[in-house]
Amino acid sequence: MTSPPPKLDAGDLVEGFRSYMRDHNLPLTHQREAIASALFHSEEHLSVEDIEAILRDENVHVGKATVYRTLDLLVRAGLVDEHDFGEGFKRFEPRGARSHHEHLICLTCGKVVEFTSERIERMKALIADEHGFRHHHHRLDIYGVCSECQGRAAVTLERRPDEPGGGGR
Amino acid sequence: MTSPPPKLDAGDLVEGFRSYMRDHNLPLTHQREAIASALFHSEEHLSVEDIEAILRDENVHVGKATVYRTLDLLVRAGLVDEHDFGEGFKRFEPRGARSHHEHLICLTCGKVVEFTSERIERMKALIADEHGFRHHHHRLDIYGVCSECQGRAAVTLERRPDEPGGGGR
DNA sequence: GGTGGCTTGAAACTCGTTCTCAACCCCGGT
DNA sequence: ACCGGGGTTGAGAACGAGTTTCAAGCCACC
Repeated sequence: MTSPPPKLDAGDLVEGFRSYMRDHNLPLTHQREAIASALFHSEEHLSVEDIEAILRDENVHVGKATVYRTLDLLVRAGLVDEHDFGEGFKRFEPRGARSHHEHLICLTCGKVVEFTSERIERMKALIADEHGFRHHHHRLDIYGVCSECQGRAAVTLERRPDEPGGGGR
Repeated sequence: MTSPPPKLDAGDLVEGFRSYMRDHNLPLTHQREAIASALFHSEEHLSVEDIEAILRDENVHVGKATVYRTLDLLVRAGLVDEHDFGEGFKRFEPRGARSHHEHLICLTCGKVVEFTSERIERMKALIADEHGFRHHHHRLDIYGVCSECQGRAAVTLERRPDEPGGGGR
């Protein structure tokens, strides 16, 4: 359903990471390469746990402190975007050559669909302007139920706003 | 700056809360009234810590578990909206009679300006539709620098993507 | 006023994320 | 190739928001 996002060239991203490190006089350790590579070779929005699992599968042991530190580095380098879909933890995705995009999140299965909208890009700049803000970045997340999940179960979309005390656990 | 949001009638909201509790056979305790009242009498986006501070000032002692539980109740009752501005904790605001609105967040001073956009409302429904999603809710947060902060300090907008290892603490 | 059942509070707990610090490794210089 | 210094790493402790536990307490209805 819905066309998959354009394939990123992971190799280029890894190369970009290497030159960034070089340009900033930062040592390129095995751990950093492994983490960056894992992220760049994925099309998903990875959690820290996902990344640790990938590294584990590759028999590369990296402490979680290092994973967090490297992700911070990648975000600050502008090579990776950080997202919070309200799950209680963050997710990361390579920025790549793609332009900024928004997210549609399925409340039932958790699937995330990306989309871009030229009109929204224009509008958010306009709105920031109207309020005297210098626009920096924005986030638009639309939550709903995807077509598959609509067909599957038309019920239990979310906790109901009734009976909070009673059986609501 | 920018016109303040329309004054909510806190009394009506508190009354609405009382009838909600009555209708759902939930006991209306002092703690619940105090928490709801604190929230309804504020125009801000309050954090749990903010609410605890207000209650402390009123010499009403309420355990934090109760604050969380009551906020959960209010959100599920549809009387309060929950927000996450990426600060690492949530904020709450009375929903009142106002329609859904978006947020402009100043990266420098943290000020939050609300706005509504009919066009965005229409567009998000359209986009969800295009992707086969049944739209449930959405969130649009625009981050930037407000006019006051632009005048004050044109520097240090965010951590710079340089020198991550060095003095970046 | 009594009683049952939901609510409360304090503390323990969960879990994502960050900090600490000694050992380690990258890398430029030699 | 070897050295040396400074940034990096990893294990675990620490942190902080939020949740759970459970005995004691309070609300509401009779």
